Amino acid sequence: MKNTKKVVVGMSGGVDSSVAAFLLKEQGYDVIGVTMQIWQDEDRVIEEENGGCCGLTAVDDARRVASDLDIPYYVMNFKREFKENVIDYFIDEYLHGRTPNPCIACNRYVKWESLLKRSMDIGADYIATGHYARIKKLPNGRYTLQRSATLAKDQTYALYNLTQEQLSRTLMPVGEYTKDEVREIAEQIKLRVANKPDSQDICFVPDGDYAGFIEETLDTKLQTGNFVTLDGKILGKHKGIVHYTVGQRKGLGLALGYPAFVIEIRPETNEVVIGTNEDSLSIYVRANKLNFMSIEDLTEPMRVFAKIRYNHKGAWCTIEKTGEDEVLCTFEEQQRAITPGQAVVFYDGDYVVGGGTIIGDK
RNA sequence: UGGGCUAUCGCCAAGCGGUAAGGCACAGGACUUUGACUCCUGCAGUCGCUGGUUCGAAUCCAGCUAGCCCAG
Repeated sequence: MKNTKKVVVGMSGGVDSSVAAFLLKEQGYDVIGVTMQIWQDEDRVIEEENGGCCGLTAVDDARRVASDLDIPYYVMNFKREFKENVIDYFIDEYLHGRTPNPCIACNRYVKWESLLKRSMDIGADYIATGHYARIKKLPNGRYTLQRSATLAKDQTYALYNLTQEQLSRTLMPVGEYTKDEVREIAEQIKLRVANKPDSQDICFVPDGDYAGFIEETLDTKLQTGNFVTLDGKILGKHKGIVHYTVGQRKGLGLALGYPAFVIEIRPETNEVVIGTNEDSLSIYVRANKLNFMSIEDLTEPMRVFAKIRYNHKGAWCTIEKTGEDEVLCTFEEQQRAITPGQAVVFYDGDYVVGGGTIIGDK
């Protein structure tokens, strides 16, 4: 009954991936622990209390967990891949007035594309992570993601971009459990990371000041511009478009008497359009860079449940192709802050149909 | 330099003799494997200045100062 398949587990040093490694070992896999070095500067030791997907204490914690679980452990350097696919993309998107989701890019290009390839190179059959999602093979032969047992922790949104090939070679053992159960398992097997807090914020911008990070990286001053109303009235000066995202309220410094939100960012004119919450509503979402999972392609309009941001509760809409690589989602109720650069992910029940990158609201 | 009006938190703004509403902005926290949103908490010992009336004034009176408007 022993399963001799070899699996590389991406270990961040956090609770989830540690438990994932444990569960796979229990299931009889030949488990290898790997931590991806993605942006950390080893020359600099920074105090960092958060764990999660890419925390700074990753290596130390992961190594100890691997040792406790008695599995081989390696650190792999993915800094170049991370810089090219995540950091450069992140900065470029902001400079173009869009709002990137670095986790999605990191997942597809670094955690999967690169890690999977190197894992294959060392003879692994699968890679595994501690994500809260389940991988299923459907009757139609396609692989897709199923929302995790705990909807509150579900991470399928950030994984919608995985390819069939990647899904077919991936295991996500914690997807069947709730966060509480995972912590319980961690405590039972006496993992020292059992109580590490969940990760949060952008991993490569620990202080949360992503605009400052962009400025520092580019080594240039960000160009200021005007805050304008929808009908062109100038309201004041902004600090540079990368400081803003559609739907943002805080940090504008505009005392208009009513809450003011960013409605649109215009990189061509360096303007940030300001309006009311009402102004940010729309039932349309256009997206491109599509990736489908449960279906091969969208051939006719389909009613799906869709999320337009990680923490969106989701809403019903009908999606239809409007081009080779473009889809129009028409929501049944207005959604706020349709944000170019963010992902829209479609669900059919618990299963991921596919998703794409938002380009606008029509 | 004739007349009129207004001066309350960074902005807007209640208050009309009884011991400083509210909104916006801002700050901190919660939430969160992205950016946001949202939620919670905080935010005028003082009402342009100086006197006066009153048991008691941001509220009434006088003078001063500043700004706005109409005349010149």
